[in-house]
Amino acid sequence: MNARSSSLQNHSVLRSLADFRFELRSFLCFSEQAALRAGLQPQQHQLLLQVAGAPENATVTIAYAAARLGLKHNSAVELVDRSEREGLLERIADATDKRRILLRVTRKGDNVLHRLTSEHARELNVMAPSLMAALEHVRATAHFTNDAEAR
Amino acid sequence: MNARSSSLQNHSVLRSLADFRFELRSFLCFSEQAALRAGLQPQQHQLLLQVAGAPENATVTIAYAAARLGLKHNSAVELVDRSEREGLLERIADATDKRRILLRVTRKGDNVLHRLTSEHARELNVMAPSLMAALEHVRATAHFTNDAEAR
DNA sequence: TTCATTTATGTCGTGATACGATATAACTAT
DNA sequence: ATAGTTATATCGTATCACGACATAAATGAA
Repeated sequence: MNARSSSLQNHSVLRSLADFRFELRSFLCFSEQAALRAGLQPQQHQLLLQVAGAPENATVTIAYAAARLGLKHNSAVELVDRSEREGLLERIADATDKRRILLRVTRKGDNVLHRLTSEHARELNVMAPSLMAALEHVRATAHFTNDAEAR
Repeated sequence: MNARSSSLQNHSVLRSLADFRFELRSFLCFSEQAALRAGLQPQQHQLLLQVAGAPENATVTIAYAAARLGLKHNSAVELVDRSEREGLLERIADATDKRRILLRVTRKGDNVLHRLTSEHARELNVMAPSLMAALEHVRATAHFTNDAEAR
């Protein structure tokens, strides 16, 4: 591969990655605005979603929330503090392991979350095609580049 | 639809949405860590990506960057300030419209960006399947819910 | 048992950064 | 000419994620 075609190819990877990130950011913007309109901080929405949307068998602790949100433990503690103060969530002592704190979404939190959830489902039905197309396009443009570099 | 099946369906939407957001967050975490390892703030990486990855015909101004990053204009100004101070980017006066500032990635910025870009392309080849699957699953679970609500 | 280690949560000070409000300069159109 | 609009810039504020540290409970090894 000569320098010219390599440079052209690099730019097409940059472009497809930029477009993908733009699509992603658009979705996240929508989500943040929807949360704020519903009276939640975007991160509070994410916390409620991960707590209420956890699998039946999961132990929903602070550490679980931190892992699902990609946060350090202490950041999760603070997020739970703020959410509990607003009555969206409650801490429940775990009888089997007194170090742990189990999290449960309150009725109030559940109500807000359900409204946000259907709003998100609707919006994703609209945005998913362009999001997936952008992601596919990254893979299409990046594929050969990766192959070449692997040699 | 009775209350029981509706509640079950609600939970499956919650779960698929939670999983999708977790996959998304995982990718974003990877991206942030990669940027930091490369010596950039995550947002600086995004700025470089949008500037360098813009279509040939685009006028890459502060406003353009703000729109692509989902930021207010002033936040973009500050992000450009920080990036310019570190020599990643430069402001170029636009001769045809003296209000505008055109943005250009420096060689230094380009070098960092290219390393990050191939790292991202590789990682996306790994993560894309689960990301797309999670998104598909949201659409699958949310589809009927939306139909029902539309009536 | 006893005591070191690990795990889970909590506290506090700090730093980064996105924003609203406001300002200034340049372009546009009537 | 000038009113209105557009593009960038400045500044004070608030949020929030983090590192460092602290506490309490569980675990494991001697």
